[in-house]
Amino acid sequence: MGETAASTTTGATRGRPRSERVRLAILAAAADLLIEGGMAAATMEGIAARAGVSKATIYKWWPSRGQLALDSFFNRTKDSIAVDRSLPLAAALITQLDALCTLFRDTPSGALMRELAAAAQADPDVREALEERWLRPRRAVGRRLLADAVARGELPVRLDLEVTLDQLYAPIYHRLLFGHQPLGRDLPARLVAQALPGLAAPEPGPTTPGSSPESSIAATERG
Amino acid sequence: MGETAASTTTGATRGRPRSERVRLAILAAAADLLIEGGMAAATMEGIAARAGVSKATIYKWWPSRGQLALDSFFNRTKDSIAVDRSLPLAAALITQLDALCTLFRDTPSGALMRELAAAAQADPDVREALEERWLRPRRAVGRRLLADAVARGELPVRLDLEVTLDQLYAPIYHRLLFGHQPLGRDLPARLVAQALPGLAAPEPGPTTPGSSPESSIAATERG
Amino acid sequence: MGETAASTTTGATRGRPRSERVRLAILAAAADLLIEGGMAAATMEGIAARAGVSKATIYKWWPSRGQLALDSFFNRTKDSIAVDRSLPLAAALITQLDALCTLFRDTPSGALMRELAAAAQADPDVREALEERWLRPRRAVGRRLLADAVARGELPVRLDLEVTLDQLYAPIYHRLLFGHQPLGRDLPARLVAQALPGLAAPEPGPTTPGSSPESSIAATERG
Amino acid sequence: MGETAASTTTGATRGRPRSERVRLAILAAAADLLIEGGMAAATMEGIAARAGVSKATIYKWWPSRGQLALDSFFNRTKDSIAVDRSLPLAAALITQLDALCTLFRDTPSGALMRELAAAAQADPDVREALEERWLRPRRAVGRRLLADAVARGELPVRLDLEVTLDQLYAPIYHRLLFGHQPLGRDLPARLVAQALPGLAAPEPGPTTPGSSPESSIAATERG
DNA sequence: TCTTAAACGAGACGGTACGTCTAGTCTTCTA
DNA sequence: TAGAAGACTAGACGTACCGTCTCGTTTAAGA
Repeated sequence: MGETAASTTTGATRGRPRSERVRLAILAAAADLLIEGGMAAATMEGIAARAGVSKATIYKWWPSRGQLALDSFFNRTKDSIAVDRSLPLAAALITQLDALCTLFRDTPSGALMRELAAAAQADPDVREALEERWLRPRRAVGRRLLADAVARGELPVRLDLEVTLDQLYAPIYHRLLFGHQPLGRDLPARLVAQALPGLAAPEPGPTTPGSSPESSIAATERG
Repeated sequence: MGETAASTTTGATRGRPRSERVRLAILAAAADLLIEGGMAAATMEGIAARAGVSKATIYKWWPSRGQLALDSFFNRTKDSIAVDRSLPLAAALITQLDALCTLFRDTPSGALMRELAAAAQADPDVREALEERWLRPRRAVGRRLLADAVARGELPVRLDLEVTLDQLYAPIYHRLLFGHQPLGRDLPARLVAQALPGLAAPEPGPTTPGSSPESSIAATERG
Repeated sequence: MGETAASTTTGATRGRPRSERVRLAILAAAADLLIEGGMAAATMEGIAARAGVSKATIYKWWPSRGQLALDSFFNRTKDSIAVDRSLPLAAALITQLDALCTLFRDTPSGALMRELAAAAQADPDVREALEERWLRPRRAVGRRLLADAVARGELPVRLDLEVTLDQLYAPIYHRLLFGHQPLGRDLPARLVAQALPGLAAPEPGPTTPGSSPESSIAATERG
Repeated sequence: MGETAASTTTGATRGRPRSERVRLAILAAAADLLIEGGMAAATMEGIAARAGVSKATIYKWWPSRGQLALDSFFNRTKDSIAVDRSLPLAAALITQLDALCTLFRDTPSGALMRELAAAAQADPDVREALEERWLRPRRAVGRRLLADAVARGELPVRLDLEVTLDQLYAPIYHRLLFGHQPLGRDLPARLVAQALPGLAAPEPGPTTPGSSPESSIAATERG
């Protein structure tokens, strides 16, 4: 990956140094094309043309289209995963889940993530990078919040941590990828309420409560 | 889609009738290649060659590779979604989830589903067909089980149905697609136990209990 | 080679037949580009574009650029090598040599032959085809004329046939390729007169005598 | 051209002087690659790599690959063109022609000359340099020998000098380039005997007489 | 000794063309 | 009419060189 390779080149730069301008142009062009037309539109030739760059330069720094897509996604998505640990557990969780939902719903990152998830099915390197650089850090935040709450006695000791994390995050990706249900604004709060019923359902953080309350048993199948 | 197209050809077939042998050969070849090497290996030319069939014949009956992959998946996967409604709720749910997990873990259908999910991100028709013909029927079964339980008073009236369904099914797809956690044999039981804590955690149905109990709070990050 | 391949396909043509229109368009485009800018300009991509044809189609029928150049040369150059055997020997020889000189001097075939000779140095198949399909038939005509004359007693029995043939033909190619001397109109007559001095130097056939008489001992180094 | 450029740099050499080691390494690498695989193998990058030299250094001193090939040819080929003018005419001519034949037949210079001749068709500078630095000096020697003989009355006054020179030299290049006949050891003597029949055919100089006498009318087409 | 300017190695870069591959379409013959 | 065979267009693939460029380093003449 470009960034990794660049960082490993410690000192002793022999030859013409790598152009940062070029690197950014490639990442930007890739992201643009991915958003506009998905993987099908983001051909290496198209990216090279749009970035005003030679194809060979791209291949020199990225081994595959998937890896490039990955890098362009991370370059675009400045999504902070830091969480205010002074917040009550429910609010902290909802805040993080809402950031994810909003990112996927209201920015091009949703489309990018869909393409990346698709690319990950064909390219093990992409899958691994996606897990390590995207999924794992976010799960780590959630895991820490839950573990702290268990330690404080707010959650039962027998809590199934990994499964709970899946039940909080997976529905968001599931809806993004399959579209069987919308990524509604109230989804984060409902996910937390359903997964951790012992907690009082508090202020839903940044969500606008009451908007499109698809909730409760009345909700039926879409379509 | 092949099956649909065939069924609409009601009567009065003039000319040479469509060869069922050819249709099955195409579906089989597509499924084989998909399993062996994923979408990348399942080229139209490869499928035609393996099936001993002309490319034009394939294009005549299937509009795209994704659609063909979809058909070949359904042709392969004889996955009953019927559920014994006399079973206790938890057992019924676990049985269904376990069938899904086992299908993805122990048969080529897991690989096929990964490819289909990827294809769905690029082709709206595939996404829609996947939702309608695969996801929706399975969710309908689960929804019916939950609604019955609510009606019987086993579950609270305020149960968030759609979110609960996501929390039962989504983790399975999430783990299949991103591989951050294994599709363990105890996963269905844990999903149900965590999502519906009010229920007694009963015999886990067909799962072998106690095998690799990654469960409870002790479980930490993989890798 | 295209023509060869086409002719071997005797009967039983299954599938779509090869398009003659396409074949000719490719040969014409190749010849045009070769004449305009030589081998450097006659790229496969350029030929395909100019012919309105896909690159794959070209590669299907011609194994290399050299082979294609060769075919396009033969397609362009309808140069009859038949000779009127009732003519006196000197006239017959001069007629043939003059046809070659004129072809190289006054038509694009001269430029084409230069490119082909160059290509032959890199591609043994081109060299062989050039020898068999171009050089050999022409030498065969000259050899027959000389052998007949020997049989009639017009030429000495000890005549060194192959060397004489080289001395008649080689200077023309030498001047074409290296340009150290022009391909003058009187060159054929002078070649014959010098190589076969026993013959009376008769009417020089189609040449215009007296034009640019670079001849005799007075001629000195060019430039 | 390298040597020319170096010699024109008269005095006042400020800065680091040009490295002779580098110049020779480049010429050697170019010649090696040309001999091994022709122009196709002698890429600028390959030459630079083999010579342990930067591409920019090559481009600094040679304008094109053809020019470099030319220089490397002259650097390799230490072919004396001096002739013992005390020898009889036929012997002197044969000696010179035999040197050329032997050079082309028994040393890598034959392969180099083929590549150069090919390069000359595409690059006018190469063609001109080849003519001036290689062909012209050799023809000048032959011309001087013939002119002397005419002055001494050994050859007729009406001798067509330029055509005779072509008939002596051209067949050698013709056979080298097109391979329709071998560059036999007896070729020089036969060329002289056929082109200048008035002379007594003397000792063939350095040739081994009697070896493979492909000569006289019995010789027929090869292959 | 120090300065200075060119030579040089390394290698990034925009290009162009390569030869291959697959997607789809079209054309002809056969069953 | 279905289907096989296969010619064809379109265009992306990943590679190889091209010739140019920007660096940092080296080398010897001149100050």
